[in-house]
Amino acid sequence: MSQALWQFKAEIFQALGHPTRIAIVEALGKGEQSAGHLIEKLGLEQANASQHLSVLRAKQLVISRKEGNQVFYSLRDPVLIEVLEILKRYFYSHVSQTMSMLKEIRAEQVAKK
Amino acid sequence: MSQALWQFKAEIFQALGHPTRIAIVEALGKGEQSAGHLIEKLGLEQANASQHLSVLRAKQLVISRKEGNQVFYSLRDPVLIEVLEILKRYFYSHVSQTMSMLKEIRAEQVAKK
DNA sequence: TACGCATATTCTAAAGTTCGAATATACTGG
DNA sequence: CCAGTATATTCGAACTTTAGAATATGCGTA
Repeated sequence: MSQALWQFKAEIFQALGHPTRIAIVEALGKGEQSAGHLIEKLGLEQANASQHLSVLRAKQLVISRKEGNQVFYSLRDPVLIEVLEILKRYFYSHVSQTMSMLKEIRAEQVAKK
Repeated sequence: MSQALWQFKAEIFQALGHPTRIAIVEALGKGEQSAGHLIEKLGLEQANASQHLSVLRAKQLVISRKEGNQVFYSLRDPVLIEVLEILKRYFYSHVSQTMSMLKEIRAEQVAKK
């Protein structure tokens, strides 16, 4: 059984393993939003946003509801927000050690440009 | 700020986004273990295990301590176990909806062989 | 029906991840 | 110093993920 559970958990983490998808999930934590609204709020490319939403849908982290022209997304289970909150605390409780990591991340990003 | 925080969270989720690494973290939840012990317990290839441990180390989810010949690993913060526990509950509270997902995963794996 | 808007899908190239095999490092006991 | 054990790193091939461009679908309204 463990095997399946590991796989399941890994799939969820992987689905959350992209900054844009984190941003989407956090935005949805404040309530249901249309795809268009998310795109505007987060400044995303339409196609790209749609792809990320499709990942979240495939892993069933979000639910979509069609209303006329638009598609409204919401979190399937607010427990996700709980998890993100825990990580925020984790982040702050290790700030100093984390900072060097963030600096590295930024340095890499700059280096790429 | 959000940007960096999203990136940071995404990095952590990604580090957890592999079944083997989940298994390692869960094993470490029961206390410090040597690399060799983990390898044996989880039935991993030595090099593969070492690579996964290196990912966890890079994201600072685990701490390593050298003792003579061996390297002992432990979780940097037990909050990770808390997150995994939450996900276990999540898993069971959506079992029926999840089952079809797991079946698909297995079907894909079979299809690949 | 035809148009326009919102969203999804498909495609391609680039980048990143994974595995196992081979090799390297580093410590211990003889 | 040598051999043996424990762990890490490097390499290449297969696979996956990503972004953006182009295209498709689906709905509402004229």
